[in-house]
Amino acid sequence: MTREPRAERPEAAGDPLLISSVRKAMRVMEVIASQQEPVGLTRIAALTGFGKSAAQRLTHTLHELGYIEKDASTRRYHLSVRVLDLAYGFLSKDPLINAAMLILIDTRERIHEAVNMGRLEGADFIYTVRMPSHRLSVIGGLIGRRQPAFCTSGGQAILSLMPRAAVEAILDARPREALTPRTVTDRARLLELIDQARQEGFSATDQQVMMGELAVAAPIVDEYGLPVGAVQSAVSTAKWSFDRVRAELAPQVLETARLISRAPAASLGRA
Amino acid sequence: MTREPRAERPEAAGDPLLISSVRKAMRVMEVIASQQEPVGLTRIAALTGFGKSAAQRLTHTLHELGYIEKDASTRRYHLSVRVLDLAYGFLSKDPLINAAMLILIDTRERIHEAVNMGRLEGADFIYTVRMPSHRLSVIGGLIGRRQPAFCTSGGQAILSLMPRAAVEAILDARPREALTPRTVTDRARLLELIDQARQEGFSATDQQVMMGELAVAAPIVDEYGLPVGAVQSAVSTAKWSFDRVRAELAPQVLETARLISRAPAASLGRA
DNA sequence: TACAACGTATCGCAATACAATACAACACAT
DNA sequence: ATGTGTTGTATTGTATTGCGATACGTTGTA
Repeated sequence: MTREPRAERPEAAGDPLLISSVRKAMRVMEVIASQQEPVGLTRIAALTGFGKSAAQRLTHTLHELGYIEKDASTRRYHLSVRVLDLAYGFLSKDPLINAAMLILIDTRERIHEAVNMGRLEGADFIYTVRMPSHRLSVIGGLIGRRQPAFCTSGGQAILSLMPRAAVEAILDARPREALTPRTVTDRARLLELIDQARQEGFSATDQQVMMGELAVAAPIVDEYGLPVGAVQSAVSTAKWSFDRVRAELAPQVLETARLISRAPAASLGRA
Repeated sequence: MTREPRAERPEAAGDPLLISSVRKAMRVMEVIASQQEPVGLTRIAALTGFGKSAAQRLTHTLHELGYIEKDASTRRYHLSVRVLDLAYGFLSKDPLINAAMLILIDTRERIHEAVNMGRLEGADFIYTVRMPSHRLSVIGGLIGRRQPAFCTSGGQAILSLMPRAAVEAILDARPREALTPRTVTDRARLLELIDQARQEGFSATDQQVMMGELAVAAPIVDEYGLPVGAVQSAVSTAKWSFDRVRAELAPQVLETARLISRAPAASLGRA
């Protein structure tokens, strides 16, 4: 029986030094992480494009290693707490977080609104520290949450200190989808907003990612003035107007970012 | 030239269905995560026990996939932000966190002290939600932090609702090392404390993991009364006495745990 | 009871991960 | 500069192992 040559390797074969089973295993984890519900074996095989046999051994391996768990009754997989070990390994050594934590806690105590910190990852703004306050978006208020850089105050704040070419690359990285009816997706307008952020030192956004949510963010810079992250605060339209956010909240966020930028804690390290 | 049979496979060969390169890759990640400093290739090879060639390809692969980063000058590896994607994948779907978040925020607003939540993982208590308040332990105040279950209030609270045999297995899982001069490590005494926690509904600890820190925790239970986690609050000896913690903080923590236990959010799911 | 859909177990071969090895780039000592 | 130890990079052959194929259990729906 002719055994077909395993995989026609249509996808350019890629890096021959890349251990393919590791790539596959991580892909399986990512797929499980990205699904809303626990995922069964067949679904994993379909979503990843690996065969059923491969998916089987991969899930078996990850399960055995304790990174994914299997619901006893449904036989579907979900991530286990163990992935938090990796998160802790990252968080506890990140120089930015070390430098920022105390300052963020102080700010939080003072302004009594949500205070967050994050950085750029590809074309996304990703939160690394969160101090939720009110009840806007519950599960949205978690570490590791990604949002498109172009429409978030944090993303715009960081972009405001990046070279034009890099900014354009990030704006064009993906089609810009509106997350709310008010989301600005026009390229020229976004560049204007980013310019404005550079001049003012902060970016304020009005319900760009979620209706009812206003946000301000200011960039954190390293010793060379290059942006390594952003401090952000998000509040409800029920309590705040956009103008008041700009007048009262922005200075607080700016000052917090300034303090973190000057914190001694070893060089902040480039993103 | 005799090529030695790859690996004499001294370690019992283990599960033959386990994809060994995946195991190795995850081991490499764990090693990098557990080190204080970024780690070089040789060090990784030494710490994992894999050969230099294997370590080379593994790090190359993980680097290419974006899970670890290489410091350009020192050539040492550290974890990248990307691990937070996995963390978010876990956190955002954890039913316990979904049920608890709002309640924890409220409690935090009321008591103005650090409020945390966590669960048991093996013989450790691991934090899944943190709302730091004062400046006790900065990088300690992070998600994913592990502490031995036996000496933490959160661990004891959960153990207090577990069957005796399971409790003993956890107490004996590892040698009990004292983390402070006051840490109770005596087995009989610990069983007493856990009994007391069962009777009182909460566990209070006096500088068991860090000098200057008092903590109280109460177990969160599922619909069958089985413990799935714990709410914990930690305060400073500078502001609080142990007795006041028991009298004033414990009821708040207990009530919070009770609210979470009764929260509707789908079955809390067993740990 | 039948049937589909999904998870589990097994096997053999070819694709591939790793030991060995050689070489390059440092970081220090002189 | 010149040597010497150390650490990272590149290459190669082959024994190991990951996976396609396939068959068997098991759960849920008709």
